[in-house]
Amino acid sequence: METYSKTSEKDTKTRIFLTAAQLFANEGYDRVSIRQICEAVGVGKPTLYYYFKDKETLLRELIQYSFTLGEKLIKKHFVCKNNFFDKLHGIIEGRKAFIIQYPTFVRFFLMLHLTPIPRSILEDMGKIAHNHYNLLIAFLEEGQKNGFIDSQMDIPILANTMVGTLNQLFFRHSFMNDKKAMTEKTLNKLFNFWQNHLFNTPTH
Amino acid sequence: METYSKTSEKDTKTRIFLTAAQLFANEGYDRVSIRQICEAVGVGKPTLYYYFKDKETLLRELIQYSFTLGEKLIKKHFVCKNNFFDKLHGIIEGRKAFIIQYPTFVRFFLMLHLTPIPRSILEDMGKIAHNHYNLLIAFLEEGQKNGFIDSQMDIPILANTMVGTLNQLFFRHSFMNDKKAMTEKTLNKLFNFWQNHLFNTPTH
Amino acid sequence: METYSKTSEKDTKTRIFLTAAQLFANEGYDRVSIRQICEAVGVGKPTLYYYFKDKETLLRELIQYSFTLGEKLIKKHFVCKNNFFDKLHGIIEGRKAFIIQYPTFVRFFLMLHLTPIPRSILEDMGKIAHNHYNLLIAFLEEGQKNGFIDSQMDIPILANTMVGTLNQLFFRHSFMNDKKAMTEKTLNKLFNFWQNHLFNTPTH
Amino acid sequence: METYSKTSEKDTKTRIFLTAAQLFANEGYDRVSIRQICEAVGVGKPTLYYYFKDKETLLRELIQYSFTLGEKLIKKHFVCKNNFFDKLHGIIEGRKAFIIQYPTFVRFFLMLHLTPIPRSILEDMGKIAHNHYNLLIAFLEEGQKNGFIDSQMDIPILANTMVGTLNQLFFRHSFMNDKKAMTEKTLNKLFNFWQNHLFNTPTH
DNA sequence: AATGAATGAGGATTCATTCAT
DNA sequence: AATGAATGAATCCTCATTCAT
Repeated sequence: METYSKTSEKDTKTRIFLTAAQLFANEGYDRVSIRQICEAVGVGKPTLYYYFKDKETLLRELIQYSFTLGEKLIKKHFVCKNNFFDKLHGIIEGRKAFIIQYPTFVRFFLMLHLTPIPRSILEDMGKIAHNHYNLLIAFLEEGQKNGFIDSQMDIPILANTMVGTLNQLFFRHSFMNDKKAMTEKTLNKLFNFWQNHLFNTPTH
Repeated sequence: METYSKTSEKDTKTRIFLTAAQLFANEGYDRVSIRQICEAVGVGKPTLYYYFKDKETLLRELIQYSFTLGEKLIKKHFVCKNNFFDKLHGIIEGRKAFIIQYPTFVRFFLMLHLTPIPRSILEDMGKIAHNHYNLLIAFLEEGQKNGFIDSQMDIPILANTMVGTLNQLFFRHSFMNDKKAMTEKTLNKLFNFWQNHLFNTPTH
Repeated sequence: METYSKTSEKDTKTRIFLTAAQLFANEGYDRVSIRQICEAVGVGKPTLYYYFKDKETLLRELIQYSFTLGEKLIKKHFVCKNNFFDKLHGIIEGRKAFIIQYPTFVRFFLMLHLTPIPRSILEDMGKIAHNHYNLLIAFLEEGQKNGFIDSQMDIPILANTMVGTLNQLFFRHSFMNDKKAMTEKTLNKLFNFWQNHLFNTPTH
Repeated sequence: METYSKTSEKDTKTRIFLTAAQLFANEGYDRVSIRQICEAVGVGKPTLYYYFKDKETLLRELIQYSFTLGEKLIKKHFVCKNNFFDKLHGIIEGRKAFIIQYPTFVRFFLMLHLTPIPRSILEDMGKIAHNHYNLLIAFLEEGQKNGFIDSQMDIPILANTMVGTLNQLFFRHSFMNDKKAMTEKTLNKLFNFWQNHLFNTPTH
């Protein structure tokens, strides 16, 4: 459930914020006009400009917010886990949680990659994405050391395989309307696939 | 190599066509104005409207064209091959070829997925994508029958893994400016990864 | 006397409204561009669109307004009178008053009949015109009962004769620049003509 | 019957000519574009410009043509008649004939009055209309001398009454879709109305 | 904290017209 | 006698943004 569905009573800024997210996600940044946002929120345009310097700033804050949401889930489902396979599972669980909890931000997030946004934002996003990638690489290398992964296996390729597959399923779910793509069942199959073909279950 | 960079002498329609592709790919459909296209081509606005009823029609034709390009490469690198591993390799090669030959259309193609375009176009695209997916599934099932793939392996998951990984590398290459992501070397590693961990090399 | 010639200090909406009426009346709906109206008023285009959704909406409101003006005069000069000949005279007086008080709207009004306007507006206009016609028919039938009109006289023909003649004079005045067509003198002649040849002055 | 319905085989110029008349009549001069005319005729734009210098010239020739048609009917139904009441009847008959024979030009003709057309054309039209008016006045004065009209009757008012009534019925027929307005029956009633209330049938 | 009114720049599209052929 | 291709100027309308209140 989206958090903000219960927040229609919240302060105006939040309402603008979340309404904009929804509209951007559904129609694309360029297609959504300030007027549209204001009408959806039920305020005048100057009100929006009171809270956000411009349309771009609104986007910027939205991006930052969406990253925060993602970080939290990564922490909860991946960082906090101790066991290798729990972490592995957490990678999938984290994605699922994001999709279920913040469907709007999922679309919004994807939209970002093809919307021409200021280079500085893009770079910030790149850095964060790089951090996540490094986190995964480190996790996998550690796992390789500990025998969970074949010693000849190419770690970067493995990482891209994992992330790519998750993104692919997610894409099918969100953009190709393939509702089976992100079900519990499919994700379990994916986890099994990983366990059986990409990772070793070391016998102690 | 892009064909059209040296084609400023080609007929006007083609010039408009390819210029629009480039602009759409780089800035997004909505961000590119008719004026911009016309200026880039060096013609007046009515000239564009002489050839294309609409901005949308221009997009439509561009989409159809880009699909045609893709089909050709699939034919050349996948459909025409007879051997299982040649076909497997062709999947990777086809992608690479597309990226190298039509870099503009690659971005253009991706852009499509997040630009709000008429439902009818989207549906056409969906159908084609579905066909490609089915083609891959059929190929993998055939391979499984013939022992190239573990009998317990989940074919849809495998298909999504393959496509997803390729898309991921391609995404890194195109959108995250990771130039290593689509090199010969990386793609060879990927092919090896597939051969070693996802497929069997049956001993005759 | 037109009210709005001295009203350049009035609020913007009214100024747009009346300026548009004048321009439409003189040049025809299609020939007047939004830019033209805005320049004449001295505001930017978005200001006009702030008050009127559309060029068509502007026309719509103008039409409604002009009808309101007409209704008021009909009330004053015709409906409110009690005596048969006062009412008869009021038909002429009402027209004259309209022409004198709202010359702009007179032309505007005529323009409407030949400008292609949305069917819905046309139908509204048709209904009102029909009401007026029926009002006149009822008045004449009542008069016939009371002996003011020959019992063999065809009422619809009489009605069309009266309305047609007034329109004709009005047309000569407005479009053929025949300034004598609507003078006090001519209209008195018309009233005498009616009294002498179309109606009876019953002897009590 | 419209003359040009059987002329689809005629030369291109005539086809352009008559198609334009129809379009102008139905949609108004300003609303009809050169492209529209050319498409309707099935020729390219330069072809139209080969025959007509401009859009305005096309209009000019159309106007002249429509006047020619009118003149012919006036001659046939009014000028050629010798008897007073035949001429009187001819005024009505001429109108009817025009409406029946050239319905397109009827609308076209009306359209002219409210379309902003070059002053020179307007003046030409005014002169012709004035001639017709004078013709009528002369006819009525002659009739008054000969006792067909009350000696006190105001001739200009009578003329306007007659023309106005005819126009009114015609207007109802053409623009208010009142199909009864120009039927044989109604026009007979009108003629009777004139005979009984506006004219004398002198006893010799 | 919010609004009604205004703006300049620019959006897509169509106009009447003309060139070379 | 007719065409395909092109043009400059205009069309209606919407954009993001800001003023005074």
